[in-house]
Amino acid sequence: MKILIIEDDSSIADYLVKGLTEAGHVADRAGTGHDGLMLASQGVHDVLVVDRLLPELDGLSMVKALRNMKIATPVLFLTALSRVDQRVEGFEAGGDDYLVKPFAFSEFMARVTALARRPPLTKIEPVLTCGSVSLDRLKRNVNVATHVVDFQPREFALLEYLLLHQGEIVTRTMLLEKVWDFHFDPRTNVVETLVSRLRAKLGPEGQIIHTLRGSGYMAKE
Amino acid sequence: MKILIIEDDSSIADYLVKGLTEAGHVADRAGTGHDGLMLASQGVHDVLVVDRLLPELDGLSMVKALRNMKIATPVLFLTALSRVDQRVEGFEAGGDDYLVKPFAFSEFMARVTALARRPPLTKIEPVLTCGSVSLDRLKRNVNVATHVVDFQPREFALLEYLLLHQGEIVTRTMLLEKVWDFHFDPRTNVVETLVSRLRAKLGPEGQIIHTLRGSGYMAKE
DNA sequence: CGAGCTTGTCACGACTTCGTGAACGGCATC
DNA sequence: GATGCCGTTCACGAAGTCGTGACAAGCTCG
Repeated sequence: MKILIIEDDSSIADYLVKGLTEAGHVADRAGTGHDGLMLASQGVHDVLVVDRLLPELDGLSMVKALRNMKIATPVLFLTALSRVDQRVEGFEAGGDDYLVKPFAFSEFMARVTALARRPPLTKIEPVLTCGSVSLDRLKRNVNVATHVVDFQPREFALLEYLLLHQGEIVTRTMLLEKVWDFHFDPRTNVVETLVSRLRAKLGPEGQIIHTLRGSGYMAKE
Repeated sequence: MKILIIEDDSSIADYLVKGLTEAGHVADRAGTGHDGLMLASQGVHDVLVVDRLLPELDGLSMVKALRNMKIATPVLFLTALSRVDQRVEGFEAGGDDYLVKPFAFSEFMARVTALARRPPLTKIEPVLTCGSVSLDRLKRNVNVATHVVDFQPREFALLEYLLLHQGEIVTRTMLLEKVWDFHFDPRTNVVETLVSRLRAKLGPEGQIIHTLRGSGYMAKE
């Protein structure tokens, strides 16, 4: 899940980014209304978390501008303003939910998940399988044949993405976007290196990752 | 937790009452606005769940009447009316949250819990065990292998939380929130330090606490 | 008011992770 | 079979993460 945090108080932003990252999500951040608008207008995020009081361009105006651009990404307002009429303003500007500071991280997380219209990880199929490799998204571990193998975060994310797209071609560019959050060509062989490490850890089962010359990779039995 | 459901559609009311009861809560119910007002005005409930379209006295008017009586019990509106201006009406009448039908029970539960500002009831399991470590929540002591070890309150809370979530990832953010009640990033390594102390006290059994780089910790044999 | 205990903070060191660049190897085209 | 391209693997090193001991602030209890 990819979340954009638009918040000028860096201690709060840090806290949210850290919490989301630990939970296995990708978090982008912006410190001003303008930056936030630019990033949000790409429309690549699942949820926007917007502080109402921002430098340059306040949160309400930012969301209104976004809605005028026909960007429908769900918005969670995050603010210290708790009066009824202030909440109402939030909804009228096009917000989808409203969370008053101070708040508990778990509540924040629950609301973000609800807004993304994605069932929480606990409700979906948490185990991805391919051949004798099975990856548990909740416990964050991987079973190869009979024994558990340890994976580093990046390796885990890579394998997860490959298994989610079993039987489909996964291009290098897609991997860089989704696993590394790179939006440019690093001009190095990061992907290949990591795939190599992954295959090594998978041992004989490493062959479920097929190379498609000139295109990318594919996970298949 | 005691919840009052004011809903005329008995299939929905049944569904909610059943779910709440199974989760260990007490649910009262009323089928009309008048009955609901009478029950709610006693002020004994933690949360009111109110349908907007009710016979005799509609939900909005009911909540307005309640607020006039200075009853501040949190209200969750539950309705099929989802337009922005309808949501706004809900807040203006004195509602605290608004959930649009159809909804998932888990989301309903999360919102009710949030409104009551109380952690969800966990089954009261007096003794938590993992390997040869067992923690008695009533006597507030811990047995490691054969002998009793003294734990400080914070250490105890940390171990309790880890054992309650055996086999699950416990992120630093979750720990800060549930064990320390911090809702921000302390920017220090409190968690690591306490984990270190905990492991030291557990001696050889300290290895039931596994480190998950980049995510947090997990208790497991 | 002082002793002792608890627990947060800091500093430092060890370890892990992961990107980089280079060397190697195999496949395809001619 | 030669050539060039693409993918694989390895070793290195920088950055980041985690563990631990020492210290200090705050609290409790006498």
